[in-house]
Amino acid sequence: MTAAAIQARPVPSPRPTADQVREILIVDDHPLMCDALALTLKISFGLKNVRTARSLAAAVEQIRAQGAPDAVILDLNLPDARGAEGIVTLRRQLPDVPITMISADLEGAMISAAMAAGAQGYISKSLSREALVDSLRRMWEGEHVTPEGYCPELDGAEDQARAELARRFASLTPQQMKILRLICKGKANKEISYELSIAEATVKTHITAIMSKINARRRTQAVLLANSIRLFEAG
Amino acid sequence: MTAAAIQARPVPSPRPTADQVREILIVDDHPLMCDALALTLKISFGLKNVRTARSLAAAVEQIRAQGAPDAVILDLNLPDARGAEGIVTLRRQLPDVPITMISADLEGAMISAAMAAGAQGYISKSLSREALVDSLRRMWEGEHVTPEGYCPELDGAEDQARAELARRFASLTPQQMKILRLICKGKANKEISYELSIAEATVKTHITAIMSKINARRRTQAVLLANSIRLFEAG
DNA sequence: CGCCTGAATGGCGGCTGCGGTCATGGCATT
DNA sequence: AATGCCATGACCGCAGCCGCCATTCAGGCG
Repeated sequence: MTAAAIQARPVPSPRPTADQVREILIVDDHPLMCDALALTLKISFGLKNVRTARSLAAAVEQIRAQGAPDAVILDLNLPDARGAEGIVTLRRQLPDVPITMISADLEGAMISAAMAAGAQGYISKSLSREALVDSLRRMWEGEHVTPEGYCPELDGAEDQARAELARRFASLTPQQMKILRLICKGKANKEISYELSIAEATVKTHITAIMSKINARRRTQAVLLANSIRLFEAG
Repeated sequence: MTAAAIQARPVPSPRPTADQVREILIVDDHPLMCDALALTLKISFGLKNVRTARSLAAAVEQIRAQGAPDAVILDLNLPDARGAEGIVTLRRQLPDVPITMISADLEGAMISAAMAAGAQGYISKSLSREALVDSLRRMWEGEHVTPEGYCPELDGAEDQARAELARRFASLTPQQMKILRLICKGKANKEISYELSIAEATVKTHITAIMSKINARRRTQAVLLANSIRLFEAG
């Protein structure tokens, strides 16, 4: 559940409400996305003052010149600020303004980094207008909003799985490794037996052992697993 | 047939010009991006008929129901078609319609894959409106347009082989494509038959047809070939 | 030291079932 | 009528699992 992802952070400044958001700043280097967001916000929230900036530097400068907006929507990938850097920078200038991250990338680690850096929420560019508007309203009322599938504990799980997988591959004997390499080149057992000058039956037993070690059932799965950790580059 | 890979592709249909593009189809699952693109096209080209679809399946269905558009703009990452699959599928239905890929990802290999699969061009979501409009106009006049930094010779002759390969994949029927996708996920024939609610025997014949078309003998080779042109990106 | 033992690796053939080919037929579009 | 796509069952070879054997190396023990 996305709700209560981060419970009741004690906001020291006056608690904002969606009604109090009158001026907003969109920081995005995609002109089209910028326009689309601005248009949607104008229509859905009746906002008149939608400012835009195409880079982090431009945003900082604009805030100094024109003052602080009531909310910020920040693209994750800016030409001069990839990742969480944008949040950190803007929060220095605007400690009490909710900053919403928006990105096409839903990778868990990225979301975690953004939230940890102090974002009010993280939304996907793939959201429907309704869901987007709803998410923004909730954020502007103080809620921390993260995408559906996001589970903070899941973060390093992928890396862990990869490390575990690499460990399994490391347990292969030299002969097994040779055979696996040939499998990953699309060779048949008979071809492998010829190349290694052993009987086909022997190849099969090795393959059975390999499968068991890397936890695969079909040889195609073995190929996929090997490729997933780039075991044999090129080929 | 294999020669003359890309350059001077003898388009049998009337050579298109930007003026002749009256109806366009945008395939993108990002509602905001969809709107923004549609709006930009209406303004810049004076187009009235801008159709949209939020998935590859929806696009295919819409084309059958409403007829072929004069041009297509296709997002690289759709919920039901990551990678080059979208181009391949649409080119089956619309062999003479220019298909423009649009993506935030500018990785060279991805661009190569898209172009090899028969895209008319590849543009970044980060482009300014002016550059975007210009790129589209050039594409609709027959030019193959790729992003600035992209250097096709980087791959050299491999590109030709890829184009040929992509053409072979393009000849797969929808059902065959479904089955190939499942093969590339490591599924067994029996599992595939269950997921598609058909007999295992049917799966096998489809696979035989696939193998024949893409010139593979073993199913592992089919997986490798599909991965080599990034047919199904990630699982 | 010699001997046994046990674990690890490489190697073999048989059996079952899946993978891949073939011939065939239904159904739609042309 | 012809073509293309989908579906099916029968047939055959290979893929994958089993039990078994040979060689090597490390250690325990009379």
